[in-house]
Amino acid sequence: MNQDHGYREAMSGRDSSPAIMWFRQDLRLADNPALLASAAGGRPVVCLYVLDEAGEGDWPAGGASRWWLHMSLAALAESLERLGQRLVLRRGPALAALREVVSETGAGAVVWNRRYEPAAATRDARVKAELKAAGVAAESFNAALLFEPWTIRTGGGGPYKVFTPFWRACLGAPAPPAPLAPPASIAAPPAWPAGEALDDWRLLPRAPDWAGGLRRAWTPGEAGAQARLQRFLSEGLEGYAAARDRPDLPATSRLSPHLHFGEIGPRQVFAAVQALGAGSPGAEKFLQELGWREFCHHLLFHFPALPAANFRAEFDAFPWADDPAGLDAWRRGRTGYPIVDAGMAELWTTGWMHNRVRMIAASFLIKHLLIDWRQGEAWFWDTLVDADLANNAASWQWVAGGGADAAPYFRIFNPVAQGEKFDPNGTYVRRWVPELARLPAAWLHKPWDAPAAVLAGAGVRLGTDYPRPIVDHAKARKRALDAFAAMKDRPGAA
DNA sequence: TTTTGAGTTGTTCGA
DNA sequence: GTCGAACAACTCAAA
Repeated sequence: MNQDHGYREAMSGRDSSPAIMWFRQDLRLADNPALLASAAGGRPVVCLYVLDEAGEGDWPAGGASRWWLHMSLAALAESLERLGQRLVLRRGPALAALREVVSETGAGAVVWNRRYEPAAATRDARVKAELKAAGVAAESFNAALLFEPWTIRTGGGGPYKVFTPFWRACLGAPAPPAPLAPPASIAAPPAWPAGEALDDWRLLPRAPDWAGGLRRAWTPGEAGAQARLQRFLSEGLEGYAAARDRPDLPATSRLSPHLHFGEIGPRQVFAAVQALGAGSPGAEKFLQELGWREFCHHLLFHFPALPAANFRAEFDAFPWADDPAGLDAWRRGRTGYPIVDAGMAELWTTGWMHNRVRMIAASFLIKHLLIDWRQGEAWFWDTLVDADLANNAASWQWVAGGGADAAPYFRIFNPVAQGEKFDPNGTYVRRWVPELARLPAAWLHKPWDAPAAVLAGAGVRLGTDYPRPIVDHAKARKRALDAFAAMKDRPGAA
């Protein structure tokens, strides 16, 4: 732990009043610079989480995220209790809640780790200014990114819009500091401020409880994140470059929700991967995926309209279809294309979808159904446990073809070819579309082409047990290319 | 200022 | 089955 991230300077005063550690998307003890800063010098610490839904702007947490947040807060509270600490819960506008806790505890400082989404960053800037104006020390730190968005700039001084030069610049910049150890101890305050009960926040679904699949698939919390990392390092990293596109194999890290909630930090992942496999193809490829996460945050920070507006304004003229039935079929995994439906079922059941299948499913919504990418973005936001404003917005824009760095519009995934290539034995489809489980692999990705006897033998009645394709691939492809041509014919005609 | 090389992840068609 | 070309220019980033 050769770097201190500046926390000693920040908190070097001899003030013996409590410091408030304001937890947000950094729900961990290790590599948490704000937490170390709050506890420095044995200063008493009040650990606080504020549920500030209005502070998230247009993007309050979706259903799956709320489930994860509950589980993660419970895990963090337990970890803190083992240190003789508590996690105090409040809800409401963050500034008001912080002021109350400052007043109740006599705290002289508030510290937190930075967020970069437009609404949160704007709120945090105001919080910092108001606290300082009230005579309370306020300091923020970086726990969430390897390279903060303003530290990476092109030769011209602007932000990057293309991934490859961005990541090259990152790798040429000063290396991220080594991860910090968790605090050995955190002094308790003389008295605890009152807190709300986590259960009262109703973050968990009830009537119906649809979270059974999430509980089976995930272990939210810092320990769960570490276990996931260790397992990936031992079982996944070496073969990652080759197997990462295979949704039928357990080849990816599945760290995305843990990273989103800050149960593990990118510096910890970066250091562990480098220590194990520096220079190997698997490590390079995996670090590049961390790089994409960095790039998405870079884009959102510099282009705050990213979640709602086309990155390229000419896409404002795109003739999106109004197709509620198609959108509904896509959401429910009833498109008739097995790889798409399998992905949507995996998402609905586990709150997660393999990256390759996300691209296929997103491409299908946008290009086969011509439905506005923002509809897909909203559905993912509600259903993904790793829903992250930067990653979600940038990825949907990328698939839609609206970014400078995006897939060319004529690159339209063929869901049959993609399924056969990346789920060659049909294992993934069989798992998530059990109606088709007994169909031979040769027909699994195109059941409508299977001979009647094969379908009957597999117990599949098309149109009854499993839908026929809601669009014909070749026709849909042509329609999408025509729509793209139409958009280009009337530039700026929004 | 101009030039130049490059840009995550594909598909289809015809030889 | 395999291979190369066409698909479409356009913007970005750096020299």
